[in-house]
Amino acid sequence: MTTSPEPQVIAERQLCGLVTGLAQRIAEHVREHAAALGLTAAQATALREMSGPMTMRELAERMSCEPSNTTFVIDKLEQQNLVERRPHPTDRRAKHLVLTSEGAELRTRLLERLTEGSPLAGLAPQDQQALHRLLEQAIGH
Amino acid sequence: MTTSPEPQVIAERQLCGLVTGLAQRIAEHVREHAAALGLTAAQATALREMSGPMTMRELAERMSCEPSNTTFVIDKLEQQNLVERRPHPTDRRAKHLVLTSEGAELRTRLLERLTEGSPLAGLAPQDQQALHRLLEQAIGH
DNA sequence: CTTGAACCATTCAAGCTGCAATTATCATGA
DNA sequence: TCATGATAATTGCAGCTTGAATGGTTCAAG
Repeated sequence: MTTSPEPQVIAERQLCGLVTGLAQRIAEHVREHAAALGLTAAQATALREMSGPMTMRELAERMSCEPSNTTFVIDKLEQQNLVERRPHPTDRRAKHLVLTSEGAELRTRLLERLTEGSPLAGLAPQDQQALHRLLEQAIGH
Repeated sequence: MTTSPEPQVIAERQLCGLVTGLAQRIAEHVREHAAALGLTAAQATALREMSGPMTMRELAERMSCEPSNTTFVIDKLEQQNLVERRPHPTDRRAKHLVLTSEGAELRTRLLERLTEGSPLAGLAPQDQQALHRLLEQAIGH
């Protein structure tokens, strides 16, 4: 009936499971610290990526999600007075996203928190470096 | 003002980005092959994990999601006559999930597809092995 | 037998996400 | 100038996911 899968195939499946497992742990880490600051994970990710003024599309690329998604998330952040949508200086189509002083202050607190107890703490620096190389190669630099 | 982050911190952030990036690529791979079979990614994951009869909770653990989520996903699969909810032989609280013949046939086709063009094909077997070790260590054996 | 704690599945509300269609604006070339 | 195609953001819709109740069931202690 079903041909039993080759060892190589099984190994790849396990590997996929490990990668997604670690990714879930990282996401959980973000979620916890975000919740402690009254943010959802998506809102925290947006805040984290807002290192300076940018457009909606630029933020979407940094968050690797659809622009329509950032519309939703920025709506929430704007309701909390953390972000402002201003007209873009040179392109009337675009919005210029700017952190309010409150938003900037919350962002620094978030970044501080996110560096604490990293999900990768179980790895020695040299192992992290090795992991970095392998992941880059897997993705295709 | 803001103390500039240490190199070690920056390295960990990059690493997190790489892990989630690869995880997204894996998810995309599943999504594509699922769509080709008329399934959503979540439905495909459920089907993939159903290697035999199991309860809702067991499936939730395999999919690493909440039980309420599997209720939703199994609803969809049941509507397509791919899965049946039967009473559990020994525990009247639980449901016994069983693939229909149609579901079993689709599952084998899905597994075949998922092994094609793995997102980890960019890595030599020995590198995959190294990655495996590092990920296990990062997660904590 | 009865009680109470633990457990299974489900429901519901809220939020996340992607895709397609829409509107406004930009930029290019005839 | 003006038409045409590309781009920025938004809206609507459908599906995914979680977390907190809820109702039925099991199990062990009394």
